[in-house]
Amino acid sequence: MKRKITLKQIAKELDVSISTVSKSLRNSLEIGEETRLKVQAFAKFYNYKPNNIALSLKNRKTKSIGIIIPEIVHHFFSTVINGVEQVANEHGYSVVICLSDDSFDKEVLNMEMLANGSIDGFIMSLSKETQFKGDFHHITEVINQGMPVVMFDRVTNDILCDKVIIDDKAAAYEAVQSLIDNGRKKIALVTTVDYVSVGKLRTDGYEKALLDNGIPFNEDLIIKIEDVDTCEITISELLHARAFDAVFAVNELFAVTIIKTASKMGLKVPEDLAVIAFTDGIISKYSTPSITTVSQSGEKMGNKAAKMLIERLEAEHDDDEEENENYTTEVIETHLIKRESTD
Amino acid sequence: MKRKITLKQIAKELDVSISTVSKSLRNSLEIGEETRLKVQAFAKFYNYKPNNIALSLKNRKTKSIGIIIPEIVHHFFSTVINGVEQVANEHGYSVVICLSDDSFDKEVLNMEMLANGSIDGFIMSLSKETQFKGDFHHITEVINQGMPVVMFDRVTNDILCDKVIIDDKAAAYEAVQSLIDNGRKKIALVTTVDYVSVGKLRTDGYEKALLDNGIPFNEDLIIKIEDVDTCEITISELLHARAFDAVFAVNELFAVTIIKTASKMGLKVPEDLAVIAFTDGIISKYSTPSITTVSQSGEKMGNKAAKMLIERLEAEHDDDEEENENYTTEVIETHLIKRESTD
DNA sequence: TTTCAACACTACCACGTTTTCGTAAACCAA
DNA sequence: TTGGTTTACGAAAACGTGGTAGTGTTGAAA
Repeated sequence: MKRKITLKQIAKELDVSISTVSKSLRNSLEIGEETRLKVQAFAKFYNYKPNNIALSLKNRKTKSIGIIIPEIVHHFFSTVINGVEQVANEHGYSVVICLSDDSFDKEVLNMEMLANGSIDGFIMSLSKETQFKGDFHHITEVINQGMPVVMFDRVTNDILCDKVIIDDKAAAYEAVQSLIDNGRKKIALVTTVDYVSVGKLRTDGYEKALLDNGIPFNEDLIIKIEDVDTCEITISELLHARAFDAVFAVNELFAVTIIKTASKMGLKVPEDLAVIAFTDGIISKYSTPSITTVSQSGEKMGNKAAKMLIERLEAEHDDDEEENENYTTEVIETHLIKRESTD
Repeated sequence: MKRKITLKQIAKELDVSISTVSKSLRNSLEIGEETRLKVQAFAKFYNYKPNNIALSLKNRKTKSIGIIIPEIVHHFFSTVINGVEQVANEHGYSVVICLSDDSFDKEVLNMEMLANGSIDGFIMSLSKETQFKGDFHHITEVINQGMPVVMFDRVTNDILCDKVIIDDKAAAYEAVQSLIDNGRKKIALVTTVDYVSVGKLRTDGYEKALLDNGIPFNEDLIIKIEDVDTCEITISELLHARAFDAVFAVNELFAVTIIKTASKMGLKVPEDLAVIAFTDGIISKYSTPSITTVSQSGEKMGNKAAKMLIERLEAEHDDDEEENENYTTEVIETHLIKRESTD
């Protein structure tokens, strides 16, 4: 059990000063070649690596970025992390992850914990509870301390910062339009409760597509689901009544549940019921029938978010506090992936 | 943009020494009540929080643990992270994640990066390439530096450390036995290439179950798949030949592909073909028919791994270097989740 | 002999904490 | 007054770096 070697130990061993060792390793010309090579050889032999913590303290930057997301066991969020990690790694950053579990308190706690020197900047997606409460003081605070924040997917207009989103409204519009193009008239929207920002936007797109096509907007065809488990009952009732011939589901879990329910009732997908889901995940791909989805590339969002954050971090290097806070909101394009659940 | 306040700034502002401030905040009795309260009030007002980096440097512990896994967009691994995060958070640790992308080099790089002071200990699952090469020097090195490592799922006997695994052999045995109990005679095994440790063990369990039931072990029924995309062709050929009436697939991706292929050919699952998969993920649950799986609770593994690691970290607190390295290997129980793909 | 530069290295500070040790002032007893 | 004990605080070291600013020696040019 040999602890990691430090500059001090090398200095002592070679009987030179710490600064000499430091400079030798950074190939400073101040140090004579003989000493320099001796030190380098010694350091290499003992596999010297500068201590990250000490560097962080000294440089006031940790070279790591914090991610705060509602949950990780979720295809979309894991792809985002993947995307962030790729870019972060390329730039020598590591990634610290905290989960809010969709709880406001955990989100605040985790942010405070990380903001205290552990990371250089945040990439985050708001928890449901935070969106519901509309309380963003923890984020404002972090930003006020000069720590850059990039929000993605679940964002809010109440905070000024860089953002990466998809055009939820336009994407929903496109999906619904494609259903209409296929001759569907009674299109249901299966969505979540309203306070989740994206849910609202997708509803807007749905409504607009209907109206633009002269189809009356029927409140009864909007099914708001808080818990997936209760979904099945509601759906089957409506299906029995043959209230709709197509569904636009706001996520793939809803979509697959609907398909299963319909199949049990002897309805055929897509003949009797066409289904499109938001968020392209594995379920859609491997479900039977496979589900047409509006792709939402988490990886691209992660890439972009990381790029924006790192750019801001490196720019800050000019410590003259220029404060040119020209925040941008990046919109990631989506497209429809047609599969078996639509014709 | 007010930077975070430091002890030094508080000291200057209140015209006392840094030590006085530090002690006041820790409620030391050395400091008179008046001063103490004054400092505390001031600190509270400016929302003082000790800087984590400085604390880490001083205490030589970072209160964060590193996770290295092959990939994150994978249900099993995300559940493990989830499990680790829960326990870590409870104990005031944060979680740093690095992805190896199943690459040896990235695994080494990431470990070196984190080992340099950024974290107190590792939780990891080996990359395919590492298992293939059998080169574990980076892990040995980290352990020699006195940094505890807990390995899970993809482990190796070449490294002495705490481990969390499932009894792959027994679990596979159980699955195959249940197929046999249902009257299946020609059971195929769809698995990965051999160097992935778990693949080998599952094959062993499969073989043993067959032999114990007097069923001849037929090499032709073992289908090794390196790439999921080529899977379909191989499978369909064998299905045409009606070479088997049941399949034990080593992961759910293989299983769902097999079911889809069979369905296309007009075969019914489970009547014509029973399917069991390893690893309980979302695909199995939402596939049609849903797939019987051997559950492998990633969350429990993560919980356990985190507990083991943290226990070791806190125990090390007694710096008398006792070195009682009684490493243990924890086995997480599995059980069969019966669904529609078997009768 | 003086002056100057090059050389080869060391001292010191800062980063933000915690902690050990020290000490001045006040109080008390003798 | 002396000696001792509190009380209340401060100085400084330590954790591991890296950069700036010296410092002392040597040799050579003036």
